[in-house]
Amino acid sequence: MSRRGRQAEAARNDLRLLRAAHEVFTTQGFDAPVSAIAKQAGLGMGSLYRRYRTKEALLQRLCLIAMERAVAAAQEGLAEADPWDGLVLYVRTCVEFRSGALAPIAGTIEVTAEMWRVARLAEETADRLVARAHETGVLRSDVTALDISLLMEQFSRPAPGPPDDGHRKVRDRLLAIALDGLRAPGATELPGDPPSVEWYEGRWGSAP
Amino acid sequence: MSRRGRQAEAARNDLRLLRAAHEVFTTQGFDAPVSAIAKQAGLGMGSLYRRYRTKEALLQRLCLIAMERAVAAAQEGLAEADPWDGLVLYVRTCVEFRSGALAPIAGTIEVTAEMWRVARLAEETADRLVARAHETGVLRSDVTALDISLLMEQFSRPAPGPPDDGHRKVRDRLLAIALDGLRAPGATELPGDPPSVEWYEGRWGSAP
DNA sequence: GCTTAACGGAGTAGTCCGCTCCGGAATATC
DNA sequence: GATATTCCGGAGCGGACTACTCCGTTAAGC
Repeated sequence: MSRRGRQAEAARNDLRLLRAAHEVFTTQGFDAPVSAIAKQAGLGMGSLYRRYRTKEALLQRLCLIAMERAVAAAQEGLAEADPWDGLVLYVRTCVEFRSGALAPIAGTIEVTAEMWRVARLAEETADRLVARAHETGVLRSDVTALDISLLMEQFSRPAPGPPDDGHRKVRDRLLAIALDGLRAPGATELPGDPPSVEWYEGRWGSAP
Repeated sequence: MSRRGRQAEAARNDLRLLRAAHEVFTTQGFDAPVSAIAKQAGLGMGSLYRRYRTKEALLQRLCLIAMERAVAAAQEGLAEADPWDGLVLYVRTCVEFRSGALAPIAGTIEVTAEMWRVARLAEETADRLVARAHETGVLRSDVTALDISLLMEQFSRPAPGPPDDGHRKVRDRLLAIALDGLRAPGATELPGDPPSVEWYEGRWGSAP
């Protein structure tokens, strides 16, 4: 796997680039300048554009990785013995790497076939995780898997201003509050109808 | 108060302008183009710039109004007989008009002396509301007034994409979940230390 | 020592935005 | 009804910014 010299550097740079892009896009939004990613990665523009022909291609790759990570998090959650602990692990993990901040690129970029595939897989896995929590009665019954996706998205929303460790701590506190609110039984009934899958996916453009 | 003819139109336009600015800035963020506000208000650029000499002046005015509305909401909450209902009313009202979405203009614009004054008043009033809820034991004890401000801010965060009524409904559901999580006793202890006032206000620049 | 793959980053063309400015329409004054 | 005044709309200006290219430089591989 690991080669030496120039090619090893290239491989390292690939990683640095993805990490930097993730960092910048999730904290500053998608319209962050490409040059900011190159700078954060400690690379020149040339090195960036040799790997990704356009900004859109970079976003697509990043989005795909985020969704794959979400699938992995859901699977880890299922591996957990306790249904509630599994669900919390999933939510915490996803919010931690801000998978939700990338989902709403919706409409900004073209959604590739592979992205749709992984998105479906992620949805399916999360559904299983939520269903298990429902069956054992630890999750309030009026909440759907989609509600939880949207909750994660809300908590992944980038804070304005410069990145700040204080934000992370605050977010963890608020998330803990919200998670308590998810436990059964709900003190109050949730208002309105649950969101529909059509609405949720519609934001990405029409399905293939 | 109401005058006739051209001056009445001017007064109407003032309101339309503020409404439009609120709508656009809270849903699209502060770097939304000024022309978008003029368009939303159905006015020309000239009419906008006659009232507000710069974009910053408009933002300052808007921010001030939002804070005044927050104070009013907190006072309404205090007027409510039941401490819990009062708190919920306050939170719901503030999230509804997205007062939190304007707070983080922090650092973007200069904070006027009057803004500081109203901010202090808002903080004080909210403190009283939260303290009352704590005293009667309806609010979980490990949550602070600042946590609640930040929670409102998190839920005011603009969603990407075009404005959509679906977002509002979803937000109300998620907020209901979070509010349930605020009720005493907390199932889990909140992680980390409570956020400090210094950190919170520091985002606006240094106090006068 | 030569080739060549990979690098950095200044430059380019084009977009977009805050703000100005002026011609025109509606209202007030005589 | 003529004139002066107030307020309107929106095209246009200067400048900032951005995605992307291009080329001189560096150093690994042989």
